[in-house]
Amino acid sequence: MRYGKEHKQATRRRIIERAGRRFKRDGFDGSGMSTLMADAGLTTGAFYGHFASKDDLVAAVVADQLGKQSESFHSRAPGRAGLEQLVREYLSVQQRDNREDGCPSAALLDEIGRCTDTAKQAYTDGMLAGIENIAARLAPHDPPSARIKALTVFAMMVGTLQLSRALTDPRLAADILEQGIDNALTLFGADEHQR
Amino acid sequence: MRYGKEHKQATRRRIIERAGRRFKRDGFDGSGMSTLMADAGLTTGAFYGHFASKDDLVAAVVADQLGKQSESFHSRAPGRAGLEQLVREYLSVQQRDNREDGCPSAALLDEIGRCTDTAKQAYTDGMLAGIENIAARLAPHDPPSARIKALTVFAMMVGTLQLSRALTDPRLAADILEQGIDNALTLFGADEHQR
DNA sequence: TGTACATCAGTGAACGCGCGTTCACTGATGTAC
DNA sequence: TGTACATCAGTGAACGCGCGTTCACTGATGTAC
Repeated sequence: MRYGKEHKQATRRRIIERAGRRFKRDGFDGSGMSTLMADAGLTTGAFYGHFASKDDLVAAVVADQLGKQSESFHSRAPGRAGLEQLVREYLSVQQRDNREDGCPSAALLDEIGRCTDTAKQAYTDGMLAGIENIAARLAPHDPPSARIKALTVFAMMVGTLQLSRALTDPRLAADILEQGIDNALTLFGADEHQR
Repeated sequence: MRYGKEHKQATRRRIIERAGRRFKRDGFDGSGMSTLMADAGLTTGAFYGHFASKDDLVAAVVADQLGKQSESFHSRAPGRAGLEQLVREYLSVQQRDNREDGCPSAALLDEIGRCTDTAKQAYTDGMLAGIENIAARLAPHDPPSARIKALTVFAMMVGTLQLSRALTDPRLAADILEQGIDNALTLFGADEHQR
């Protein structure tokens, strides 16, 4: 089978996209190579024509996932209105119950902390690029400190979503999302009062 | 080898304690049975005299870890002084860089969300019991709402610690811990102003 | 008090299985003549 | 324009290895006589 120029690129993209969903569902360690390739409609052996190792795929997936998330943050209504909408959607029951389509950090952050530096670097780069979109909304004239602030509020939302997923009591899990929204808005608001 | 009455109990405890450290370091999926048993100074086969399955161990470890954390929260200076001390220690560089001895939620929360209901139930029970100690400091006369609040601020700290572990830039990772402390104290303080 | 035996925590080899990775091979298509 | 060939994305079986789990066995000690 010989294919056109874009074919291999397209396959690589398909592997990365499907692997993103699989990883967020089953974790890095919980997703085997043959499953990952079957998800992309291929057999196991084809993998090493696209990636050097599973670790290489992990890094590519992390970068891709964060890039997508960054885009979705960027394409929102500008200013605080868009920010509040983002917080409410992020800490919604739908987002929580739909791990595959959801936030890569909420699904994988503690595992990323255990990964090789390659994957951690991909995460760091993707996070820094993505967070600018939030920081710019918060304080257009003071990006450096706003970036740290945005990162920590984001981390707060990540932890809240993870907790809501880990609890078996549905009432409690829902209450936590509500309170998490309040917390995030309080923290973003507190920043506003300071200036 | 026949042993005294307490011997088997002591062995079970040793397995649970060592497994707690191993799990926090390498994850549930990343810790094999033979490694776990070797950590406790035993051979693989002995495991099934103590636990029904690896899943059973995971649930026991989660319960144990949360119980220990709860105790350490409880044994602090009372009131807000103890609370602030707790936040500062929790979001310290030492705690971050010492996963084995640190918070089970920060090390494993997204994986717990992917576990069976047995483990998630153990987590829920342990978390509810443990969080009372924080809630009681916040608002002794209004435990139900204070419990939700305490849970979410705790989740915030969990996410912040995970993020600090996942970033390769040491400066940024440290700044995030600092800002996380501010955020937590702001949120605990915001509660105070409302009443 | 001394001996025979029952107990049972722990051993360590083996089970089938899926892991990440390698590799000789296939075969449809673009290119050269 | 038609044919022969080179390319190379993808196949699928195999590699050694560690996984979670099972099981026949060991042997030190408490108990019965």
